[in-house]
Order: sequence, then C-alpha cells, then structure tokens
Amino acid sequence: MKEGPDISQIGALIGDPARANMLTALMGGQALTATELAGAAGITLQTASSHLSKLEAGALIAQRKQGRHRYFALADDEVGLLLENIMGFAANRGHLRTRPGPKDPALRKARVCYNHLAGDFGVRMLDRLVADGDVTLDGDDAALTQSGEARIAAIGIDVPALRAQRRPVCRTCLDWSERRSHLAGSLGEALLGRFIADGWAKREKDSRAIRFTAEGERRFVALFP
Amino acid sequence: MKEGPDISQIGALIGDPARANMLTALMGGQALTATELAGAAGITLQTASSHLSKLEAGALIAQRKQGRHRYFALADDEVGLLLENIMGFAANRGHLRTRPGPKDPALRKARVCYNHLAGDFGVRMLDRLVADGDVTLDGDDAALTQSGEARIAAIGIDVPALRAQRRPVCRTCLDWSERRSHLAGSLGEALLGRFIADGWAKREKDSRAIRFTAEGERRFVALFP
DNA sequence: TGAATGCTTCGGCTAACATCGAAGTATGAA
DNA sequence: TTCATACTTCGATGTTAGCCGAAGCATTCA
Repeated sequence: MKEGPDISQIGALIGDPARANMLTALMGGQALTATELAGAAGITLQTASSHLSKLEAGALIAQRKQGRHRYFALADDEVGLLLENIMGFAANRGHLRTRPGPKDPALRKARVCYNHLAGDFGVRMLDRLVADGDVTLDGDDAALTQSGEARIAAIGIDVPALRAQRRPVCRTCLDWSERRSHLAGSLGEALLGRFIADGWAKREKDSRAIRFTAEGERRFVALFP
Repeated sequence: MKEGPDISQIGALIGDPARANMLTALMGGQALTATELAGAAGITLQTASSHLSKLEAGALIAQRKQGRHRYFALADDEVGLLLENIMGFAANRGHLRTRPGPKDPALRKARVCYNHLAGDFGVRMLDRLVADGDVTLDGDDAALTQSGEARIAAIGIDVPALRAQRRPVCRTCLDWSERRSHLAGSLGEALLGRFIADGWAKREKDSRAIRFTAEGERRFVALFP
C-alpha cells in the first residue's frame, strides 16, 4: 500500500475550520493581513499567526512583507484551482454552510475565483469563446487561437505580454456553482482586471461577489452573447 | 465572510493519515472489507470501523453488505476524481511519501484510477482519441463523436448500453503523474474492463498498478499509436 | 444449537492541537 | 528616543479525537 502522493497533509491543512475560512477569504484574490484573516476566521491574532505559519509551511499560501504589514495570499493559481474544485465537490454533497446567506445568488451570478471571473458570467464567457473558435480546450489546458487573440486584443489586452509570462495564458477552472468550467490563467486574470478597470464591474466589499453595473452588464453581454 | 460551500469537513476527513490511506487503497477501484482496509492503514479493526463510519457519514464511501462481509468502496466517480485531483496537487508540491517505492515507475506507466485507466497509457489513449476527432473536449466534460462511437464499438463495447446509464459516458480526470487528463466516465471504465477481459492487461495484487502483457501492449499501441 | 468469523460499540487512555493571555520582536511615526 | 502598531513566540489550558482492549451483535457453517 502507501502508493502515490500523500494527500493527508493537504487534507489536514484544509480540514481545520479556521484555516478553511482563511483560505476561503483568500479566494477573493486580494492579499490580506494577518489581522484581517484573523477577523475572517473569528480567532485571535496569535492563533491566526500559528495557522498562517502552518499554511505557509505547507506551501498553500505565501507572504509578502511590506513595511510593517505582512500580506498573505494564496501561493499560486494551482491552490485556487484546488480549492474551487473541493468547493464544487462539497457543494454537490450538500456540505453547504448552515445558511446560504443573502449573497448567495450574487455569488452564483458573478464572483471572483482567486483572480479571475467565475459564476454564471464566467462560464458563459468561456462557452462563447469556445463556441466561436477563439479558445480551444484540451483537458484542463486551453489555448487561444489566432482569431481569439484578435478578439482579446480588441478588448484592450496585451496578449504578447501575457505570453511572455511563465504562467499559462489559458486554463480551465471548475466552477462550483455552475459545475462547468470557466476561464482561468493569466488571460482570465487580465479579462477580469479589464472589466473592473473599465468600470463595468466592481468587487463587493468583504465578499467574493462581483457586481456589474447596468451599463457594464450590457457591454459584457454584447461582447459574449 | 463564510461564503460558499464548507471545505473543512472534507479536508478533515481526508486529513487523517489512516483515512487517507484507506481512501488511497479504495482508489484501486475494488470494494474492500473493513479488515483489508484496516491492514492497508496499519490500524486495528476497531479503529478502522470508526474511521469507516465517519467516511460513510461524509458520503465519501458507501458500503454493500454481502453475507457476513461488508464491502466498502468509494461512493461514486466524483470522489475518485477529487482524490486524483488532490493527489496531483500533492505531487506537484513535493508532498510525496518519504520513499517513492519500487512500484512507482509501474504506477506512472499504467494504473487504475478508481475504475478507469490512468498513467502514461491512459493519457496517451485520450490524446489519440481527441487527435483523431473521436472525442471532443469541453472543459471537464467530454463527448464521443459518431466516428468515435464506431471506433469504440469495434473494440467490442456496447455504447448504447453506456448511454442508457445515468452516469456520464465521458469525463476527463486529471492525472497526477502526467499532469494531463485521461478518460474517465462509464466509457473509461468499460475500456479498462475490456483490456482486462481480453487478457491484454492484469491488475497487480495489492496495488493500483496495471501490468500489460507483451501482446496486450502491442495491441494497445496498435489501437492508440 | 454451538462455534467461528466479521464487524460494531463501549470505555478509558493518551497525544495532538487549537486556543488565548502575556511577553517579546520589528517596523514606522512622533 | 519614545510610543504605537503589527505580528510572532512562549506557556498554559482544555478539548478533541485517534487508538486499542474488551465485550456485544450478526451472519454463516458444521
């Protein structure tokens, strides 16, 4: 027995409620301070500090010192994908939180998934790109076609610059609310950044929800009908 | 905060080493008895019984009574996909077991992933099917084309019977050793069953490894060059 | 019916760990 | 320099939960 990689370490890291809450908070994509994360998890600063060092030792999160603050964020895209995946599984099993809360519909419509767009809007965007032959899928990998590159460039995104990064440009990420894939990778991040920079959408405070303005939603739907 | 599904319960279930070992053993796809699982995890029967009831309460496994035995198996395909996914993540992070063990190369070449073929052989099979236009990918879903249906039928698999089941016929599953997708779903299960039934390959005892006979490997490569 | 096998339940022990108060370190501001 | 803020480390506490021995069911076989 004892074959393959050891999953129990990762399970144990995610298995503590306080740590799970911190990770969920970090799925918002913003780097947060230890104090903020302690608040999110409902624990004191000392306890949070202990948890954070464990998560860091497990390479699930990374910290960046900046002045007297220390900002914590998910270590990389892979962690976000994994967490979204587990959330999808948990949602199917009915392992939902006791009360769905009023924000739930908004989360299902559009939310940030670590650094890219998820929810109904995210899924529909990828569907449209694939249907139009702008993105091709290959398992969990994805690729931008020539026509796709033109389309993305027209939105105002510097595709060559994305390609120059070491990260994959396109990836798929399983959406827990839609149970279908949406677009991740540096392109997914760039697109969400564009929508927000252009004022089409705004992030809700203390939430993963993304609220599109009426005008922004109109434009988004025009782009990805 | 406290948004979305609760991942900590699932993390906690997987987070205990004894339970993780049992789940890994069940990834072999065979239903095992409590005694066998206790052996796999290196614990006594009583302790195993306690763990098993927790896993069952969490809907990760299901049991089937048969005479005086109780057979435990993963609850469904979804669980297998999730575990393989976490294994892939763990492998990337270097959360490997202390010693890779001698079986590791065999596992990377061909192994059973709950009920379908994984490893180099599994990945190459799906690659070939996609390249030939027999399977189309759409995120984590996949579909068999007309030409694909003919090809599969020629191998001796009753595709309409697969379609009649409620389960998805094609799914992709992320391979932890190859970091690419292989074919899951009822078709993936049927294909592996065919290979074994035709004597092309045999399951190794007490392992997830699959050993192809020389003749079987020749035929497999001829089918999926 | 009695014996054997397979598994669960109970009870108590132990180790691990999450938690927080208090003290310590580091950075920045006054 | 002094104070304040941000965070970590230490120490003590309490709860949890894994673990196993022993006893209790349930099923099968003789």
